[in-house]
Amino acid sequence: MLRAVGLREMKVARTREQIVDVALDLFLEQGYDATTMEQIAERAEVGTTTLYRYFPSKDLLILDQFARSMDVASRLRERPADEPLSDSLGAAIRATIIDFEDPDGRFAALREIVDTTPTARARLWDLADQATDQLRDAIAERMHRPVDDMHVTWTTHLTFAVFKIAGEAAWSAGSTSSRAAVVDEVLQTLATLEPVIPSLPGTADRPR
Amino acid sequence: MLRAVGLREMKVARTREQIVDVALDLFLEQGYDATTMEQIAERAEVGTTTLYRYFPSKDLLILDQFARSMDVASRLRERPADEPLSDSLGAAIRATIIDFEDPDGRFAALREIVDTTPTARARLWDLADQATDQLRDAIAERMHRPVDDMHVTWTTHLTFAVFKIAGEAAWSAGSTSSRAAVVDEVLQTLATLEPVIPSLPGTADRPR
DNA sequence: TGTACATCAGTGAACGCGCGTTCACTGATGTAC
DNA sequence: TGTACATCAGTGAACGCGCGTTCACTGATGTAC
Repeated sequence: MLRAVGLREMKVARTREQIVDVALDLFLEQGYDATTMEQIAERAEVGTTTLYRYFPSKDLLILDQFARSMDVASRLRERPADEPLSDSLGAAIRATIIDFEDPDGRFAALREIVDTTPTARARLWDLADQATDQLRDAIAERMHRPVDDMHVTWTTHLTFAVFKIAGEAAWSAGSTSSRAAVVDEVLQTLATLEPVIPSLPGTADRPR
Repeated sequence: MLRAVGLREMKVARTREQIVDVALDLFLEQGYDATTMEQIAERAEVGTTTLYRYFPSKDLLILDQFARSMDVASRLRERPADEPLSDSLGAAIRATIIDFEDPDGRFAALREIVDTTPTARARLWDLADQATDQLRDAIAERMHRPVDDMHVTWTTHLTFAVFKIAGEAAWSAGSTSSRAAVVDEVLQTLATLEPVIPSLPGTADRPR
């Protein structure tokens, strides 16, 4: 049965947006710690109870934005299965960073705040870890290997390392267009470098 | 002037140890969140004020143990400067993981707790990030390059990735001796794998 | 199209809780002479 | 070796604070007939 989107559903979405909008404004104005849930509730014109109906904690209220910005796994799944894996990974990283919409630079400002707020920053790492787990699953699929396979683990870590390097460089760059250029440059530079990989002394450069 | 270690100094050390000991006991008994600073103070037979004189926050009280367990940088500095870098890195990782004393398995148990406690786990990531920064400095020194050099960054990320993989495998293994075997195996396995490094599509495998 | 009932977003006041701080203080250890 | 003073670890009671929860409730939207 075809049904128009319900009024209730729309209201829910609007309330949620309203809360996030107001919260980010306040965080940017006053900082994360100085902003209380009561303030957010007040300016968003909802009860504090409502706040907690949408977001189980203050951390998640701010980090909600970041989950999408680290979702390399989804981008990887979008790539054709017959593409070389390293290309797929590069493309996924590129897409995750570049396609992220941030027209008014609010997200970039938010990153700044999270970076300088111990509580929030710590949680962000945790979020990154979850994103890594998802990436691991996607890579395992592509490699047709189990998720605890060492090659899968290794590739996952390598990919996330590249993602972090490229992401950091790109987000300190500013506009979307320059972000693209920065990411490409990082990927290209890394490709030219001989990777120095820790090895067991006495076994390196020896015939197996 | 040669001076015996002062009595005051000794007492301070004893108090500090006492606090940490009691705190870990309580964390292991009841879990992190369920343990209050008041309980710790009470059982350690000090005032709550004293607690905060030694540890600025509950997080740091538990994470104090972990800083040493992730200090790859110091181990790297101990290696001879003429050793191949990848060997030095491998040896540093190996030493950091294997030489860590944990005779009664308390540290391993603590890891378990931190891993399952969102607040503490999140902080641990932050600590890991600081350790990475120090590692970066040590690597920059060894490479005779600036800390923001891309090759330094890349090597740092690679090393920390290997450290994480090896560490995770080793700490779930149990005793010190098996830890050594596990670390060696991981390092050896990684050496045999062809690294899959994300690359810009269209530039891979082409002559430069 | 209308009526009766079910669902569910939102309310708001009140509260438990534990972290971390403040403050004026004591008494042991260290040091100068 | 003894005395006078300085330093500093530790005290303990009291408190501010904001997060997150609880509860019994209202009223708008959705649905069954």
